Amino acid sequence: MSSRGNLRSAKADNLVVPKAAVGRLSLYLRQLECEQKDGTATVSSRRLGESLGFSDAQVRKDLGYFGQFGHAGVGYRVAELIETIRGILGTDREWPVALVGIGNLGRALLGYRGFRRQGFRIRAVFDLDPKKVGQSIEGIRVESPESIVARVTDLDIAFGIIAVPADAAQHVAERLVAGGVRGILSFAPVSLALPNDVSLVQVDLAIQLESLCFRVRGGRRAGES
Amino acid sequence: MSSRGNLRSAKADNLVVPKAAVGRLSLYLRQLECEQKDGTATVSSRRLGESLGFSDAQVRKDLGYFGQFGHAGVGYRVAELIETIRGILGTDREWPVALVGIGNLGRALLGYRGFRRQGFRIRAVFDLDPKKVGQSIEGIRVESPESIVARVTDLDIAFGIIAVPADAAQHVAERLVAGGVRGILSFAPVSLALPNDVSLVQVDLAIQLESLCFRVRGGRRAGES
DNA sequence: CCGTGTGAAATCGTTCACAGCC
DNA sequence: GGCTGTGAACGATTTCACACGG
Repeated sequence: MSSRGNLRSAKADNLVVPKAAVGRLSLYLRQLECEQKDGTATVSSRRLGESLGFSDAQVRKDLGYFGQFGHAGVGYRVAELIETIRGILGTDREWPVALVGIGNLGRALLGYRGFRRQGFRIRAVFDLDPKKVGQSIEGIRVESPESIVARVTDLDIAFGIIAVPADAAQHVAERLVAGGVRGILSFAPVSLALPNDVSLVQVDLAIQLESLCFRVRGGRRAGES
Repeated sequence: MSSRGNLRSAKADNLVVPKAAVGRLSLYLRQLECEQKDGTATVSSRRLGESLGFSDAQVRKDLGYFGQFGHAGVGYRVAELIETIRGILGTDREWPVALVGIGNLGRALLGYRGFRRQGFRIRAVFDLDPKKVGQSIEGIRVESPESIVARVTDLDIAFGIIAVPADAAQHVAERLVAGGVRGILSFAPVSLALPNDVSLVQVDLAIQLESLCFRVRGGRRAGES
């Protein structure tokens, strides 16, 4: 079925896109949106990369994984490339999201502008604490974990965000999966076992600080400080 | 040879430790702490890797970057390896941390248990909003950004966490650097320019969801949806 | 035996360099 | 002239496979 014409697209059809390249795509998008606000019509790979700390080759190669979007001698048209990247990432539409756990972190995520800006809407919120169930936060009623499966199914929710303590995370994850989510973003510091047709992104805040700590100390070996 | 900790191998002296290996070290530590709670005395590389989704070879290689901590035929002694990894990461002591931005996210970070558990203590909090300055949150007085440099210097703070809007982040980062921080953990969705003796870790929550979105859609090509 | 530590091989990702187009 | 798209070189990381130790 593979799309139009030439042999080149063989590469694009293969799913051999470095994982890191996808992350950079998001960064390009961010930067492009910024350029657009400044009224810039076109950018070169060099300029796009420079403002983010990447080489021009990196930018071209990354975009090259998905197709040919540039204009030789000109660069990339900002508006066009924004649309294209949104199409690639899938953020050219709205995605309903479920949030489980409405502690400090959950609340922060619920109010986080960045999600909404990229089309992610938190449509359902759950919490394990019966005292919180029934409350309304940011205009959304907190529901009991019992209803996860039904609600996620009903609302056709594709993504779940887990912001509960470590020991509840696996259980919550399973309910989300039973409800049909296709991906989970977890902030719980445990590794989750999921069916492999469900994607998982783990963000562990403490680990970020730990790497920083290691790097700052110059990668010292064990033993003493 | 391996019995007591701290010997460096020729390899450990080279600073050629894959960045990703350091992140995994934190994960090993997490898992080990968990095993310890369960009363396990020793683990094999295979078991340690299995529970985290890595191969046994990966585990051994990662640890091998820092020295020889295992016991042939036995595996790794849990308590011993925990201490060793803490020493490597530098989390065997307490680190004072500064937090800038006490919106929803900042508040969540301030209350986050995971930081404290690894020895990171938020000792100073700043916010750009004059209305918030002077308030006390979680027992810490919110200070004005003007005092960042002085306070960070005084308290000998090594790490700064940035949880302010994108347009303020660069400015805040510069003050933190002027105060002498050695590393910055930023949640602002902009790329920061820092002197290269200051380490930076960026966490962009929206980007995590975007990658998830991409992966879930099977890495579709651009063009149509 | 089981399990570590580690060179060597394989794989993956980035950078180079240049042909081709505007 | 400036700039993209892309094989090919390079460098980094992971996996393999096996010698050696308890």
